Amino acid sequence: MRGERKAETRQKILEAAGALFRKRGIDGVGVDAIMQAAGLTHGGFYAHFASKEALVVEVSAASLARSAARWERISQEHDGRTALATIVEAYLDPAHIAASEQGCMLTTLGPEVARRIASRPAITDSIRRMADALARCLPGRGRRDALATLSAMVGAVVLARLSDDPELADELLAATKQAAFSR
Amino acid sequence: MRGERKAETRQKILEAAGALFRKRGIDGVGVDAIMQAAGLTHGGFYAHFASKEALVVEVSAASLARSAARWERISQEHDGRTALATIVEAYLDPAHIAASEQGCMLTTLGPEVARRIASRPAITDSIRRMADALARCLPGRGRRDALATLSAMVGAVVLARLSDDPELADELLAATKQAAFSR
DNA sequence: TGTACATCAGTGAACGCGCGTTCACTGATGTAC
DNA sequence: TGTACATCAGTGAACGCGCGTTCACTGATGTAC
Repeated sequence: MRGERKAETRQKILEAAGALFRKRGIDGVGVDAIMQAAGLTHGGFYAHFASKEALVVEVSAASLARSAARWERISQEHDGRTALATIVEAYLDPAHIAASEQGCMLTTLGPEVARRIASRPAITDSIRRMADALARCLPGRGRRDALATLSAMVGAVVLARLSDDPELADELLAATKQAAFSR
Repeated sequence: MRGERKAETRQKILEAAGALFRKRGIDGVGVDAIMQAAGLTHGGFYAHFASKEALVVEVSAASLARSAARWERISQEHDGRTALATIVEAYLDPAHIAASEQGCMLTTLGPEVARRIASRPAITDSIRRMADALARCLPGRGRRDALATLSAMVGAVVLARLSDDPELADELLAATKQAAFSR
């Protein structure tokens, strides 16, 4: 089938762009590099996307929607404490700091995406879903605690990646982890 | 005096770049635009900085050092509760979300700067100073609470800027404010 | 089943443009006598 | 105090380069008869 092939290629481009954008920033990666990473040549890009900007909108939306879906699944398949631990431990793991190319989009591209109006509606929706999933892990506590916890998680990862001292980075992650569990 | 004039111009360039980088991102602003904002022509840039990259290092360091100095001053001139309220209220104010061009560098350029190794040492130092200032506001509580609070503040602002729903943005700020005060 | 034709995902050369950087210059300011 | 000279911050044209995008093409795949 022609269409199936095309959809697969499109998915490959989305994934290559997702990793490269997160690693080098949106303006740090050209269409050429994305297509090369997807095993194609740059000219074919426009058979799949209207522009680089359109790709950015799709990539940012898809990448964060995937995170939201994972959190939702975890929050539904486990009891509150276990679900919270699973989500928080993974997010605040030093491995998440190091592997920015597969890390949460909020922490790798947040400010960059915030400047692109077209990307924000889908991102806002995923933020809501992530907050709701967290709220489900904190029974008895409210939406407020979920929003505060989400904020802290995002900030801790941003700060840990900025720190060139691994010890400070670990302290930031540990402090935020502890705060999340004591809500 | 020749040197004085030059230092003033240099400062003007640093300030113009600081505002433009925060508003449009580092890769979203050219040397041309920066010099124009400083009231000069682009060629003169290289009498002050070796490269755009060198400017980025200085701007990010200076911008965050200023924030750190302000927090230190506030934490020393007031009692803990008042100092904490002053710092947190200003940081989590919707006005801070809107005025990104004068906002905290951690929230506007954090991920972008994290990718530039040369910028990180100075940033790390300022993060430490900010955490210490916060710790001084939380007497009886430890460094851990300061680090968790700082993380939450940064994350809340990043998320609030991403949200295209002002209500969700306000909720994120309010939730994080409350968490900060209840530590 | 085999042949002729149509489709279209992907190729790769070419484009215009804006970027960071260089450089010969200018003219205001400071110094020497 | 006045004149001649040196300095150098800032100007603006020019550069090479990489970017996003376009387009004529190719060749594998699917369809019609």
